[in-house]
Amino acid sequence: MSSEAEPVPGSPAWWGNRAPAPVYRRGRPPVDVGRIVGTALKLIDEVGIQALTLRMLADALDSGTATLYRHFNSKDELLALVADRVLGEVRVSREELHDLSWREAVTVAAEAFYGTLCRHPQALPLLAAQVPVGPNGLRGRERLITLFLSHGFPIDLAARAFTAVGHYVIGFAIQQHGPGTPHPEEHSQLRNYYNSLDPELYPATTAAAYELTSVPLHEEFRFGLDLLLDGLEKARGQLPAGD
Amino acid sequence: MSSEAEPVPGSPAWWGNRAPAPVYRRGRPPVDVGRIVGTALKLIDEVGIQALTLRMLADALDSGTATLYRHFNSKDELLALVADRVLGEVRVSREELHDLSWREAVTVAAEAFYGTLCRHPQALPLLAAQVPVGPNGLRGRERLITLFLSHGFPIDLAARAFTAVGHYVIGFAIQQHGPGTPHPEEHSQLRNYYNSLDPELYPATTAAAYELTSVPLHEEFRFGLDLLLDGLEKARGQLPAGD
DNA sequence: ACCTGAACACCGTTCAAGT
DNA sequence: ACCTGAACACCGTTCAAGT
Repeated sequence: MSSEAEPVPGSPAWWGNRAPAPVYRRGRPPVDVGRIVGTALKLIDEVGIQALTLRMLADALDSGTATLYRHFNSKDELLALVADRVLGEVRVSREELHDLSWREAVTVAAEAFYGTLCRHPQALPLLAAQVPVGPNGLRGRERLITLFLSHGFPIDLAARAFTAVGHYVIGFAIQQHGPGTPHPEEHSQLRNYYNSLDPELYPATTAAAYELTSVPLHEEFRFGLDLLLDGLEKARGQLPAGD
Repeated sequence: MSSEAEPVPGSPAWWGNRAPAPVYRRGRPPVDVGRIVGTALKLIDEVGIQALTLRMLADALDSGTATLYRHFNSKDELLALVADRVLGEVRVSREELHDLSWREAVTVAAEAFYGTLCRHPQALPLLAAQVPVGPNGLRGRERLITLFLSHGFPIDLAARAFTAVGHYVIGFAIQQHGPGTPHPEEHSQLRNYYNSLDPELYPATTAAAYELTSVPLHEEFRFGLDLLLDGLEKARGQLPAGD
């Protein structure tokens, strides 16, 4: 919490030398980057990212749109800050992972990441749009790569394993909770749709209609993750030397 | 090609009883759904999905925005049609897969899918936003599930394998070619960024900076895909009976 | 009967004017 | 010196008016 970690140069995180402390908004709470980003995320959670408007955000902050532009240079830059804020909610303590095998630890980390993404389904497109280079994104990448390295993975395998797992988690989450899936009743609707198809034309889809739509989300996530980890285990086992 | 496969009831594909054939646009080519969707995809490829405007699209068709609305009900509906158009470009002939093992066949199908996505990087967010229920999406799902079933996968494993592979491909593609990655020089920029970090704070990230940014995209894709297939092979091997 | 110019409400962004 | 009302150009969408 507190001060958004450290200011990192480069992409959207050069906001160390942004607008100084607000001065006179007597009675009203101050407008700073932290409050803007937090309010933006809250609004995105409520109304969706498509519906988020700078005017709406300014109203929620009891301010005006012009004032917002003193703290970022464009709406896209704000959204990058929101994305990093979401990544900051992934909390995995170092102790929690310490006694686990690499496979258990990666599972815990991936589940924590997935859980956070599921708590902000409306913000998911932000995380898929770019490589996260904000402070919280850096922190997560550092820790997961460290995890692989500390369990004897060579550096190239560790890097690719990180990429594969990260892409799997985001890719899975965005397709389960993407912008086109507002209501949880979607699953039964989709199943009805599959079942309404002509079995002559779509025998496999209609036969698998139940399985395609009824499996609990979390279980399907774990299934694919375990497939990845099985493969990683095999790749690691084929190395000349293990630990 | 030709006539967009068959009209499927439900989601965005109830455009069988849309506007009838265009009548008098003497000299100018007619405006129909196929040409609208094709032109929209071409424009998205050129200028990006964020920049696509209905006015721009109307201009390219030598028409007006109001005319477009005779063929779809909203911009979102048009974009769903564009997404299905992209899926229609995934061409895998049945003969091509016939002599292969299930693992080789799934690899060919996944590569074809991935290749198509890479040819339309600007359209990727469309495919991640929703479960594809258009005719081309249905066709692809049907064929891949059929593939698993025909190689002895039980129906629940086939459905989950389809979901895992599909999510992996889209998830990987969107993060490699998403809206935030217009130029191919991004990789060296990202590497410079990783290298500019404090090695005391980010030892693993800086150590893996090269591996995180230099591996050819296609190779990384294959790496993760092989992990998934390794896992599938194991899950299939643990069944009571194989073929 | 089909097409479309022109308007409507609203968006992200900017800047001159306020305090 | 910092904030912001009001405007600017533009967006998706609609409908009365054209042919």
